[in-house]
Amino acid sequence: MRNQTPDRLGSLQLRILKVLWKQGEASIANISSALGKSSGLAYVTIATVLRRMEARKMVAHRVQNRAFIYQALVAEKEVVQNLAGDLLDRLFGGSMSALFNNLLSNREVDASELEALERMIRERKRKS
Amino acid sequence: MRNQTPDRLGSLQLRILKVLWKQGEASIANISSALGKSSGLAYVTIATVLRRMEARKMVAHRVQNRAFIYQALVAEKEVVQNLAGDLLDRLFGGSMSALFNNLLSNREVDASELEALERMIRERKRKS
DNA sequence: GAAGTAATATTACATCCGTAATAGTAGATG
DNA sequence: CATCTACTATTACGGATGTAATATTACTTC
Repeated sequence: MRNQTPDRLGSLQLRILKVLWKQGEASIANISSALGKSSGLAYVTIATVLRRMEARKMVAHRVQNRAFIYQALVAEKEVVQNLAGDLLDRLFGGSMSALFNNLLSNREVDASELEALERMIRERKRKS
Repeated sequence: MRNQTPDRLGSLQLRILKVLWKQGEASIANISSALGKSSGLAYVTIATVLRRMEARKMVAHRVQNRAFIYQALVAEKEVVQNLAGDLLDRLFGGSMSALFNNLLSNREVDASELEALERMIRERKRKS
């Protein structure tokens, strides 16, 4: 896995990456069905996006029986961390409490989520 | 303020909106200096982006001494909520604890932030 | 009123993205 | 071998974005 994250990431690109992260490797057909027929995306659309992503070194492929099997070259954690951190900084000046305050004011969160959050915070406080 | 949020928002557009949200109203020159000369953006660049934003009803302007004074037509809270919620959904399946976990694993957070978070969570739990 | 100055308006351009139609190519099958 | 079939490659296209050069236009100031 490369240790680098792409600066920009389209929505479809992200959806594709998520499939690759989950499955490790996937053919275009695999990805297509993982995205669901409901996505309405043509097979060639996915192929096009994958080719572009490969040009940017976000994915790579090997050939198996004439078909391309793709794999992600960027680590999920890195990418996600970057996207989330970027938003945190650009929108909330890096303040997690501001981010959470905003999210809380808007959505309902179930109890177990709140518990999990609490645990994490306690854990974090303990460690510092 | 319109009660609608733009679906897409470029990074410069967001930076401009932040200035407008903070200042209420601002001329192009105002925005330009608020963004800092270090931004290296030409005056006309900002003007162009503002004109496009106006076409999308994200901002509006009035004229004062030949100069345009802009104001945001979209509410900060709405926009920010949408961007944050969108990312939460697309990246973490809507799970705040997952988002939080990711962010915590990556950045250092100071104690007061943790306190604030804890308070928010307690408050929320109390209300449900 | 000619020229400078400060604004906006028009036009331009490279990229990226989603989306795909169409073209090419190599195995499978009759 | 001719054709069908399953893939990949090439080309296309509209819209967004950042970025700005250039063109207009109108007010100021000799």
